[in-house]
Amino acid sequence: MAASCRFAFALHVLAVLAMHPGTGVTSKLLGASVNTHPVVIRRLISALRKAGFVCCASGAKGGATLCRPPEEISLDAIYQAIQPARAFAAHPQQPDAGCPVGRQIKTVLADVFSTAEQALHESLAQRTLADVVATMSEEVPSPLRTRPPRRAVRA
Amino acid sequence: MAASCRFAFALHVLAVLAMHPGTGVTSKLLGASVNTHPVVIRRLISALRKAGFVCCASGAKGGATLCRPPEEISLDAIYQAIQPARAFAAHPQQPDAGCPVGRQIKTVLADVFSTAEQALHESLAQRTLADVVATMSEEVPSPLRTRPPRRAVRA
DNA sequence: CGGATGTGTAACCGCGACAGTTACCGTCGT
DNA sequence: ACGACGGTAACTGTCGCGGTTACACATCCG
Repeated sequence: MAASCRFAFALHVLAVLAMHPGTGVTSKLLGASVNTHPVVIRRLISALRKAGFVCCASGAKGGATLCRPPEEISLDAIYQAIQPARAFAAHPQQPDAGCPVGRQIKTVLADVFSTAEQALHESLAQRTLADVVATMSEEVPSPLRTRPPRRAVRA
Repeated sequence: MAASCRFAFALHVLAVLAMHPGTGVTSKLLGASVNTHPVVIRRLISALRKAGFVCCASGAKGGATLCRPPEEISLDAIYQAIQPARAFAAHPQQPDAGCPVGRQIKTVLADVFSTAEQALHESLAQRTLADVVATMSEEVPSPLRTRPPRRAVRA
C-alpha cells in the first residue's frame, strides 16, 4: 500500500500549533520538530490552509497559526484534507465483460470499498485535535506546561 | 496513499474460484478475466496459498482451487493475506526530543493508527467471500432481465 | 530604502512500491 | 518425450513521495 507519513506530519504540526495559540510558528521550527525539510512542512500547511485549519503570515515575523479551535478539528477532517488518494484502488483496466465476475466485480468492490472507508472515517472522526493535545499533556506532566490542562474528553 | 489494486484483484480471483468449485482454474483464464498478466495472478495466488485459501495443481490440467468454503473466508482475512504494509505510516525519522510534541507524538499516533486500522478490519470482517458471490448472483440472475435497475454511482 | 526573514511554489533528484513482462525451471498428464 | 501449467527470479516503466534547491513575493526593522 505504500502509506505516506503525511497524516503523521500533519497531526504533529497541528499539535504544535495548538500548543502555541496566537503566535505564528515558522516552517523552520516546525521542520526541526518533525525532523524534515521546511518546504515539506509548507507543502503540508498549504493543504491545511485550503481546508481552513491554519492561516499563514508572510514575511518576517511570519508563520502559521491555528485559526480554528482544536475542539472543532476532527482527525477525520485532517485526514481528508491531507490524503489525496483513496484508501483502496479498483481494477486499472476494464475486466472481461464476458465473465460474470468481470461484469459485476466493480459494483461489488465499490460497495465494499466505500463501506470500509466510511468505517475508517468514522473512527477518525471520534477524536479531535484537542484530544490529541490533551493526551500528550496528560502523559508527561512536564514543567513546560504553563496552562492548566483542559478537560480530558477521551471516550 | 497510492493504494494498490491487489485487494481488488484478489477478490476478483477468489470470486471466480468460488464460482467454479472443485475444478482448477488456470492463471491464464484468471488473467483474462481480470485483464492482467497471468504472472500477476500467480503472484497473488502465491499469497493466498500461504494464507490457506487456495490450493494449486501443477502441470497439465493444473490450476487453482478454493480449498476452504467461501463462508469461512472473510474479506478482512483476504485483506491481511494480501496487504504487506500498514494503512498508516509514522515519522520516518525520529522527531525532535527537545519538543514536547516530538517526544510524545509517536505514542499518540500509534494509538490513533491502531484504532483506525481496527475499525477498518472490523468493517471488512463483516463480509465473507460467500456474501460477495451471492451479491453478484442476485444482481444478474439471468439474461432474461431487461436492464439492471441499479448503476454504479461512483465516477 | 534595503537587507533580513519568512512564505509559496515550481522543478528536480532518489528511493521504493507496484504492475507488467520475460525467462527459466519443476511438475504433471497424455 | 512432449506439451501444458505453476513457481519464481529478474528486469522494466511508471508513479507517488520525501528531500532539496531555487526563485519570486511579502513583511518587518534598522
